[in-house]
Amino acid sequence: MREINECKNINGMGNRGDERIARLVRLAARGFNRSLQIRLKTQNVTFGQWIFLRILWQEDGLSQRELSERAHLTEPTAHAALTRMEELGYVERRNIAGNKRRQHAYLTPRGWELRDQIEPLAIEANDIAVVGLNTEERDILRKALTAIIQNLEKDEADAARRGVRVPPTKGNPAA
Amino acid sequence: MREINECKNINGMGNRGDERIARLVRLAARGFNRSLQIRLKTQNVTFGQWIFLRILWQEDGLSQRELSERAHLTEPTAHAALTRMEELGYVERRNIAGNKRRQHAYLTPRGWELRDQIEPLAIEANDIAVVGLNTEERDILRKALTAIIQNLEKDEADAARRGVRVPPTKGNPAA
DNA sequence: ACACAAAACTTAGATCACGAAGATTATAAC
DNA sequence: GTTATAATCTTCGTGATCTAAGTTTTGTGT
Repeated sequence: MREINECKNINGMGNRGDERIARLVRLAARGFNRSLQIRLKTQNVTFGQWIFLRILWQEDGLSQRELSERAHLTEPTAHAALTRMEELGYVERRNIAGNKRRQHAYLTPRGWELRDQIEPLAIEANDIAVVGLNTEERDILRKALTAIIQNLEKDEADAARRGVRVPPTKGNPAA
Repeated sequence: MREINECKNINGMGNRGDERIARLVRLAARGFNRSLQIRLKTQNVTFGQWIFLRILWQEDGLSQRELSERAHLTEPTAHAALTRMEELGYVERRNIAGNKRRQHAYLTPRGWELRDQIEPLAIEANDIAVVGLNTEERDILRKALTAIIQNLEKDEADAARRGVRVPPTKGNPAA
């Protein structure tokens, strides 16, 4: 058994304190995802589907674009999830008001049914994660994360203004 | 233009405080990744490659398994990254001590070269992220994230022990 | 009315990550 | 020594996510 040596670099070189935060955030995010995924699997719902189901339970009938905005995800991601959920019979996509462009997603009875089964699971996973943290700590955690998110968004916006953006994944013959 | 509408759900129903932490953590993790990716791209290195390069700069010659453990990633992930990095000429894989099973990865001169170009970029991205947080807040942030990671790891271990299927809130492991 | 811009959805291709299962090789048991 | 077990790497398929680019539809300006 190989023991992951977490302490190794606390005072070591090359590992600035700041860097550890990025790592901790990534690990925590992965933990959240996995913990929830394990639970969702029992209901045959994937993590990506849950994200959109959760939004639709609160606002049924949103368009794909609106859904992607609510979820903070791009349209292709929303598209893939919605297509799959339509196949699974959780949602149905329709046009309304004679608009042939906009596709609104509506939950089916099956989609509504899932709510009672799934929501408790999500709440449970989230409760477990913050065990042992008091109110003040949770507040600071929220505040700190919010600040980080804003700092990084600003950084990305600055970069974009200079013409630098997240590297393309398509047609990148450079590598 | 992606306008992140953060305020929308603050008072909305169905959005427990705890749940927001999971979301904030995910968004922060994504921010870190994107911010770093933008910078790494200038040196033609992907995020996944950086993770392993970073480890090798400190411990050259690790095996694939050791690398995957250091990185907290699985072996297929390490395998893909190493294969690509070998193609790119950043590392070289060799057997040592007559062991034909274990594959040790060694940085090439090119791999070492990247260090000076890339490390400052990572440090910069991380510095930017925590602007505006004082020492105490950073400490609590670290402590809270560490606790969350451990809580979720324990949760996952418990689930695995029970057969990977875990709904304590209800007795319906259907599907 | 017609051309053009903007909006909305789709498709394509890449990266990163994972689990499951296959293939080798090393080590332990007998 | 032969067989069983464990370690290690590899292959395969899936999913989530992204950027870029294509298609169709709607709306606007002249």
